[in-house]
Amino acid sequence: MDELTERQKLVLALIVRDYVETAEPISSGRLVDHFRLDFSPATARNEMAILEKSGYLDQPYTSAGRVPTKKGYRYYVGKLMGDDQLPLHVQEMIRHQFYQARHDVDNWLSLSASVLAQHSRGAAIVTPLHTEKARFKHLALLSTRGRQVLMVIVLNSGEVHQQTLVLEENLTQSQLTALATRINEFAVGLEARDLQEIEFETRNPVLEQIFQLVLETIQNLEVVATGEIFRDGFTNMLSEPEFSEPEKARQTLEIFEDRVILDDLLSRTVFNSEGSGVHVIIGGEDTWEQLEDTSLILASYGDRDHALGVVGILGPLRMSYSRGVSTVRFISDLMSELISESMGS
Amino acid sequence: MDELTERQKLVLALIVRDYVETAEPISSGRLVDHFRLDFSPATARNEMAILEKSGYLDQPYTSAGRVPTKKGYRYYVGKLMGDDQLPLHVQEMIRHQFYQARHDVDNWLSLSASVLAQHSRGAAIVTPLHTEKARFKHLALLSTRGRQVLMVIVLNSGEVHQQTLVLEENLTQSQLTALATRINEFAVGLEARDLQEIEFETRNPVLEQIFQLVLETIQNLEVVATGEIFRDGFTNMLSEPEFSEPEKARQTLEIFEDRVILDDLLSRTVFNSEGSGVHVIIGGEDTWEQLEDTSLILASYGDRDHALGVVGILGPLRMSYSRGVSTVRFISDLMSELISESMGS
DNA sequence: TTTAGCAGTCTCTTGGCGAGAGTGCTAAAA
DNA sequence: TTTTAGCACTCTCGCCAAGAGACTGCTAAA
Repeated sequence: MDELTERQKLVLALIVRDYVETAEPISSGRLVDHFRLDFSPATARNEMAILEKSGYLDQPYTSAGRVPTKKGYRYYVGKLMGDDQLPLHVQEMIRHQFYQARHDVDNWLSLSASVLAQHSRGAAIVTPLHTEKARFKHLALLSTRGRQVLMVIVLNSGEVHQQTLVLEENLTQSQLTALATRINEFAVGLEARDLQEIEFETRNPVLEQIFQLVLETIQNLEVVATGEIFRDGFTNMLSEPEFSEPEKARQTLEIFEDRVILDDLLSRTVFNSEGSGVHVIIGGEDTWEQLEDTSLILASYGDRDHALGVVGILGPLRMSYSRGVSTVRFISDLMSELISESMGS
Repeated sequence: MDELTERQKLVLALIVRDYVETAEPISSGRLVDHFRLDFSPATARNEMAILEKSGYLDQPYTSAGRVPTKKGYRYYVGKLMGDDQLPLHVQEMIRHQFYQARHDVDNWLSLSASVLAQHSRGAAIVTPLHTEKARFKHLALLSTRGRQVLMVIVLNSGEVHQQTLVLEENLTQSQLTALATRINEFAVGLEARDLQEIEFETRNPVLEQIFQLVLETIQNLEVVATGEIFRDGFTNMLSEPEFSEPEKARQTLEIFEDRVILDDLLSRTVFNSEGSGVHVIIGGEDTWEQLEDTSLILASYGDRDHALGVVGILGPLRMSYSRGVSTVRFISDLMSELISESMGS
């Protein structure tokens, strides 16, 4: 029953596109004029009236132009928007930036955030790699200063976790190396579950202390996402007219700053769904109230079998979905490619 | 000639305090009334007129109340504001939070940002530790996946730098350990300058590749500040009335987001001055145009001889300087204490 | 030196009015 | 049956004027 005629689809699509650009309600006159349509404003008005009745459009007040509703945006993103690619020369430019940069995952992440923000003109979010099942691969203990020791744990996903700890007594580097070797010998390839069950008896209290820490760390890695989330380009959002009311701006920035909300959001959408596509969340989709006025475009990156992360952007409802989707898709593909490349074959 | 009478100082101080709270121009009537002063509004008016002539106060328009100027704030911060401590129970609470948390510098940094933001009600900035003179202490090479190797460099300041690199050929962990040991043997305790001069000849190309990278990394560490800057609480600033004009808000956020500006600002003020006090920069102090409408409170932390970082907050001119200064001072002292403690003695 | 009294100045809010933009409806044209 | 022209109607927005309110600066008395 909600089937739209071809012309209705056209009208909806054009209104979305025009509104995204101008941020002003689109009138029937402007529509035919600007897009040189071969029907009259009156016809456009009729179609717009129908689209409004079906819930795709809305009127800010009795006699203003039309504005897309969330339903309108969703329809546009789902059925009307072509899946454009980023222009080739832009793709080349971005690739170039990544290959120029230091070959280092953390560095790529921060670059991703910056590139996403710049090209999508929204606020960018990039989370670090995160493994669901962590298998221990290697442990290193490095003396830094005094009784302070750097513990580096490598998981077989390639994920690395480091932490500084302070020991009870002062040990030399070679003693530390010996300790690490002992743990490495039996723990390699095991998951947290397996490690937990090992009856680890020794007369050396330091060894036990370290082993406990390794165990805790790996367990934590499975539950909590660690590492900083990379963010960039919130300035872009603030220059959009929808954030001229400071209250709206504050509310949106809150989402952007609050790690808890973000973690929940990312894990519930991207990680829980199969398929590696791009997810578009418009106005919170009636699930997240705080996102009433914002849209998100998210995609996961990484090697599905090993570690995953999320890249995405955040913008007003009135954002350029086509540009957003193509940018996010490109960056997520590029990151996956870079990572699997750097993992070797 | 700019000597103020005691009563003038009192009036100025009260106006600053009241304005900070209400964000509205303070009238003579309100002043006497609210603070139960033992002189009349007329007297207050006379004093205010003098303070205005000397440049400490300003009138938004001919017959409104008075507002402090930058000069007024500076005088207040320099001579009128007592150097309060954070209330003892708050100090305890914060200490508790830090001791509860994982004992890890990165973790403390992010906690500092969050605590600063929360207690100062401004936007917090925390930079990681940074050494001026880097001496090599220890190198570790850990195989992660395939030809991908994690290189961890420890400097004798305790600073740690890690980077992933991809080797030409596939090496086992024990081969990597052997390589690391060779480099460690002769490089320990040397600065970048010394390392550079070593004639390093070997038939092993991988060894040379790694040595080059170590060298480059240490050199970079001396010039560019590395590591993410921790930020928190920009939301606090957005709720201040001075940022109701979105243009102002955007401009300020730009400072907060732009690493280049921030780096310049921090290095030029904090690192270049002797003494470990708290620095208050009001309205850019005629040096930074972009900071026209914002104030910064900064302090360095760390062990002066080894590595330094900066903690600070950013707020509108009309910020609570006393609360800001006491919070920043407390956090910077706490961080210094924690770090030197964890370094052992 | 301080204070009461008062005239003067400027902002801010309110309401009214006209211009302009865009719609929905009706009736004619295709 | 579909499309279009014409037109009355509605609603916003900008502008202006008037009135209330808030403070001040000044003058003269305490």
